[in-house]
Amino acid sequence: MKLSSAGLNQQSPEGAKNFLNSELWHACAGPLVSLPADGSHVVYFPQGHSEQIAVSTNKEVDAQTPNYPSLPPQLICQLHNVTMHADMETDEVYAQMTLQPLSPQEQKDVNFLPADLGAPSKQPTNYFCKTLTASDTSTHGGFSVPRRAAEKVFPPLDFAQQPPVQELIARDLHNNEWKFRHIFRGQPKRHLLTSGWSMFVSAKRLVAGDSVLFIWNDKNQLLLGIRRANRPQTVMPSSVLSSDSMHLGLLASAAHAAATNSRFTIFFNPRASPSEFVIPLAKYVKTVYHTRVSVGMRFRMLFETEESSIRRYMGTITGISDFDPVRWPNSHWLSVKVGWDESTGERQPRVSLWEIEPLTTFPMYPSPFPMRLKRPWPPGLHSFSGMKNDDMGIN
Amino acid sequence: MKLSSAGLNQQSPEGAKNFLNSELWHACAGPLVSLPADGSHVVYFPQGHSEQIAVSTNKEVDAQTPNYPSLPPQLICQLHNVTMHADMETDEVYAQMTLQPLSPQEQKDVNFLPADLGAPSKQPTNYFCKTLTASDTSTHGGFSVPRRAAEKVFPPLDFAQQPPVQELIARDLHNNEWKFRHIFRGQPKRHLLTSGWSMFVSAKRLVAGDSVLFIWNDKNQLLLGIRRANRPQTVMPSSVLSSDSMHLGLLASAAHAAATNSRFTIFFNPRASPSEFVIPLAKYVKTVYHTRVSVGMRFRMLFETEESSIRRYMGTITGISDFDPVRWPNSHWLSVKVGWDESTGERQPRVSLWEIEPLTTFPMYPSPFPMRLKRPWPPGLHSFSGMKNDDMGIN
DNA sequence: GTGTCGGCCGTCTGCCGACAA
DNA sequence: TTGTCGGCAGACGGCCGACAC
Repeated sequence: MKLSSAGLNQQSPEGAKNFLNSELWHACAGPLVSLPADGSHVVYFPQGHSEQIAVSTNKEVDAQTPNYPSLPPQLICQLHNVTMHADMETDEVYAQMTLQPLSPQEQKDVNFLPADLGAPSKQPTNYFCKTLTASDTSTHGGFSVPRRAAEKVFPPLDFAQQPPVQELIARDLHNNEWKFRHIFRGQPKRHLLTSGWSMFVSAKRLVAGDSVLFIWNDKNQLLLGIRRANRPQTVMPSSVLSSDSMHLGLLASAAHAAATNSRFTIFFNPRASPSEFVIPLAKYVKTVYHTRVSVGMRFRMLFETEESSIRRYMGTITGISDFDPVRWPNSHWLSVKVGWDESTGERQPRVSLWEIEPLTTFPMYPSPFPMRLKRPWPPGLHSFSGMKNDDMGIN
Repeated sequence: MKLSSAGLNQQSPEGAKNFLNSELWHACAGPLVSLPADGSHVVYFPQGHSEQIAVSTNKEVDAQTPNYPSLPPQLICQLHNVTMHADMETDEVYAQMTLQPLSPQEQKDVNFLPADLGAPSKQPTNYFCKTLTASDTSTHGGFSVPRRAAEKVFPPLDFAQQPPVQELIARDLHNNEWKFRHIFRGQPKRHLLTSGWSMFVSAKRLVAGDSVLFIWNDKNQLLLGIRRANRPQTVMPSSVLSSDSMHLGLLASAAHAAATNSRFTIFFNPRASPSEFVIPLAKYVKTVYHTRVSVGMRFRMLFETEESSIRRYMGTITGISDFDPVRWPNSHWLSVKVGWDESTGERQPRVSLWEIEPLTTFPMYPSPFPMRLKRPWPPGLHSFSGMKNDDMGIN
């Protein structure tokens, strides 16, 4: 897997000379984001890709957009050349993936490894993430470091000095160096970053509510990333191509690649996209074909908290049906309607099978609401796309 | 023609509530840019659109990109809903156009008006444009206003005061208000903008080499625009959609619209695009079918100077052939190879017929290298796209 | 334990005419 | 005519502990 800081030649690998740190990328992307491995088999969902574009351009897909009848709702692909990037202007992390749809013959021959469920996101251990306060971002002062955080990830201070001071050097996603004066002072004593901090805040255009995260990695390097708060008005529509043409472009790219078994390239923005739309094939097969779900079944699902940790929410399956019966019939994308135990009203009403953990207490076979498989392995693409309704007998 | 400042809902007309000033847009776009009128007939060149995308994404079209055999190299369209916009972040001007390809029947019935050659760009008269110096953009001082410029476009000062001072209020492309202290002082006396200027420079992120322009319009309003210097490293590739998919998207959009006679939307960035790719139909027909050009013929062509005025360059036609014989055979786009009298080596080696003024001294009929017309008016789209070589007998 | 503030000093912003190109 | 500079005064940046939650 290649890592690079997005520059001018972001799309040409030979131009990406400076590599960015994988730990930092994952820390900025969040604990739930994992990228499939280079060379592995994945399932690509044009529908999910389309949703990301809709969010990025702030424009829903136009009702007039033509369908691509030849394009199934999911493509089994081999994944080439996953590269991690960060936007030069905003430091927003994203991944570039090159996908190659498998021919029907290749799909039969694919070596299915049940264990290959995608490496879990390797979140670094020695790191902290703090949401910036008004004081942190004001020009009046520096950055107040939470005590536990400083003790965990910063090199220890020499407490023989009065006051204890040191210079910290941290590198961001673009491998730029930032120097901070780290001092332990005040009454009561506290850790502060003073000189150098305001330069960082203004250069990255941070405001109160944004987060910074520091990582102390195995090579004794200090890494520094940012996560901007969800400012709803941040999305800037591109003036390069109309959103309708972008939607069409992704469909045409995928359809062309599927028809010719050639490669196509996509971008995945983990913090913008509502859901991951490139899923490890093994994970997909396991949940779609080897897990039985039914209406009324209880499940749990992982979410990221505001403090960048993980918490589980519980819910109940209330229905199983096509999310978009017109455009994408017989797709497993967001096919599960759910209700949430803690109904803040903000959690999504639909999920995909591979996002949830069903809480099943009854034995695997038989089951009261089984999702039976006619074939243990689908012979080709089209049976893949047409299987759901056949197997579940519902709509 | 609607005018709006690009915001979140740039692509949805109902969200564009604040209208931007047409004079200011044209002043920022430059003296050579003209937009076809709402409702008029135009010729759209996917190839030119593709070039703009290549420039915007800093990525040439991939050799693997499939052709759209059904998409001719030019589409005759009716133009709906031209709107002028300015990028919220950079103030870069661009236009959004909704195009509807004509059916073959409509092409026969089109009411061809030879006079409808597109309104010439209405450059305002009371305006000035100054390239910023190091002193202008330094935090050390204000903005030095050229004397003639101040006298032409600023309201007259009250010279009874010592020193003469007034407050100027100017509005930018987003209709934001900027206040400046305009003072006439120093030894020798000169016009200066002091208070308020540095705020403007930092907000717009202007650097030495960028230009500002002030307009005093008929309604006694002061307007304020910017033109950034051509910084070659400015182009930021989008992380929304791969450039290959963007190229495919524009082709698919145009092809779908042509097949169904439905509307599609494009963006035109006058200062990024190498050439205009939406040409008034009358202008196209006049130059392609009613103008005879031949190798060796002399011509002149308009260019914009660094001072935002117009100058003419002379050249000689050295050849007539397809610019891209594989992808876009039989297209008039950049079909004329030229040599320039003042060969700085920087002027483009190819132009389109409608960009040049042939200097013809011989009578219209006959001519030594005539471009004969088999038909005075093409009956349909396909004869349009296939006509060039037939008529000229060359390749 | 940490967010915000008043106090205080030093740097930089920003207005002025001098001067030269 | 106008770009850059030295001079100067005031604003703001930025470091400190006090204090409260």
